[in-house]
Amino acid sequence: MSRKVLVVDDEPALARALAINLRAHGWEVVTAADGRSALDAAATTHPDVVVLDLGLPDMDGTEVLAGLRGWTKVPIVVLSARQHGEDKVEALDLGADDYVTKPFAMNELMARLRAAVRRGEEAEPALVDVEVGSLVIDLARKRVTRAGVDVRLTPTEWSFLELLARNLGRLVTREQLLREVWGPAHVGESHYLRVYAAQLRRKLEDDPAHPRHLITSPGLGYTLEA
Amino acid sequence: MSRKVLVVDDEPALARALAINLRAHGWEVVTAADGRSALDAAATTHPDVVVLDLGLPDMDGTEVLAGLRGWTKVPIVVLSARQHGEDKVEALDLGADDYVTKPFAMNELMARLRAAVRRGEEAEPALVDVEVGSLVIDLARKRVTRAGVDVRLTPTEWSFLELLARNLGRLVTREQLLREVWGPAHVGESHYLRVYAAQLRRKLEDDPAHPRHLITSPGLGYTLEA
DNA sequence: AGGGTCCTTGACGGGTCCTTGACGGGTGAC
DNA sequence: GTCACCCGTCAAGGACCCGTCAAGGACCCT
Repeated sequence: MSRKVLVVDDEPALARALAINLRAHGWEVVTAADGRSALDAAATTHPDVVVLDLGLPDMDGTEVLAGLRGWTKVPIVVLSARQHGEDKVEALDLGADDYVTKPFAMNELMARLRAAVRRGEEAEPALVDVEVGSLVIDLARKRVTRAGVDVRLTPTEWSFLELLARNLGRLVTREQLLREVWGPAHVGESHYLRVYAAQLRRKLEDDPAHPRHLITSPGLGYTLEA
Repeated sequence: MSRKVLVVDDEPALARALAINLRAHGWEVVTAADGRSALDAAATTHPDVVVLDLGLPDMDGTEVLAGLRGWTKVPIVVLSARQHGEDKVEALDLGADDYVTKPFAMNELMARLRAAVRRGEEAEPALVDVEVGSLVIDLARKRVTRAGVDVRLTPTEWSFLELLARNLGRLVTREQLLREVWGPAHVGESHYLRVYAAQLRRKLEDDPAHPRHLITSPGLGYTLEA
């Protein structure tokens, strides 16, 4: 579930109020107080949506807008005190997804953010296929093919493999596996991991006794290697 | 390239004013004065964007919104006299792309339409007919034919099938099915799924005992396969 | 009120999957 | 060399899930 929002506003009071409300609604919040740090933050944190106040100290808000649109299609909701005028038109034509005038109702802003994120997800479906050797892991369809033929996985096997695939090349600790696949109550019962790692190797590896993709890190966890 | 806009408004004066202004800006305009003709017009003319007034004579504007969102992702800009209240939130959560309160500046509406169309272009084309083997699922008219003949579906059966059709080839989880067809309160009662999957197979599959389209993923959910 | 449709709920057989235990091999510590 | 620990393997029982049939009852239309 992706829901990180970048709030760009130079008024500390408003920025803080926004952050508190957003966090209360389950958002992860990153804030920036000027244009330069906004562009930096967007580049480094990859938010799912941006709330951008046009009145910034260091550069015109429209410049920030143009700067963002230069490289990303992340939804941008513009916030402005200017009720009338060409600002709205200009902002929307520059690529803003929505325009809210201050003062605004918090629940309206929330709804507009949800709408913006929803559109953003439709436009660019996240990570879909993970390829590992002759394996293709289709995260959207929850299916695996090996050299083109379907491999039948049980729900637990899939859950296990999915977590590894989403962390391709990175070590996934035993604790993380147990927590996400079996639930927090089963952390410590690492026998599960051995059984299911073996089952997956039997289904996915050319030589299950000498795995090349599903690698064990003794005492630590497992890694899916490309 | 002339863009087509569907204007849904029951006030002739406003509708005419909108049409004139839009045509002056190079739009091709189709108008509808009530909800039913709006849905028909959307299905037959495939507009690039819809301007929808919430105050309609025959049905609630939100119903029209939901009716459109059932089968198309065409951008919808909602027009309303109601300045405040939950209407905005409701409309946006139902899938509206933007919300403009009357009175509004014509150039602002133009800008919002441009923005909406621009986003709509990035999204995938609207899904109207889904073809699966000898089945044709008409999402706009909520009908199914099998080898050309109509298949009678109950409302719940349709709702079940529609969700699968909109995610053709993708696994729809049990939770998602239960939430969207029976409501969030019934998540967990997967017995429903078995009953309705069997009913649909009896109506849609050549050999209900060996389904080729409505596929079960044990423990996960169902997929509609082409 | 009556008939019909549709949703809900129960029971049951068959099959799959999860859990659990036991065992052997490899490795490092002492 | 022995011990402890962790990993991988195999097998079996029981729990869970799926598909199916059918009946009760709510709801709607006439």
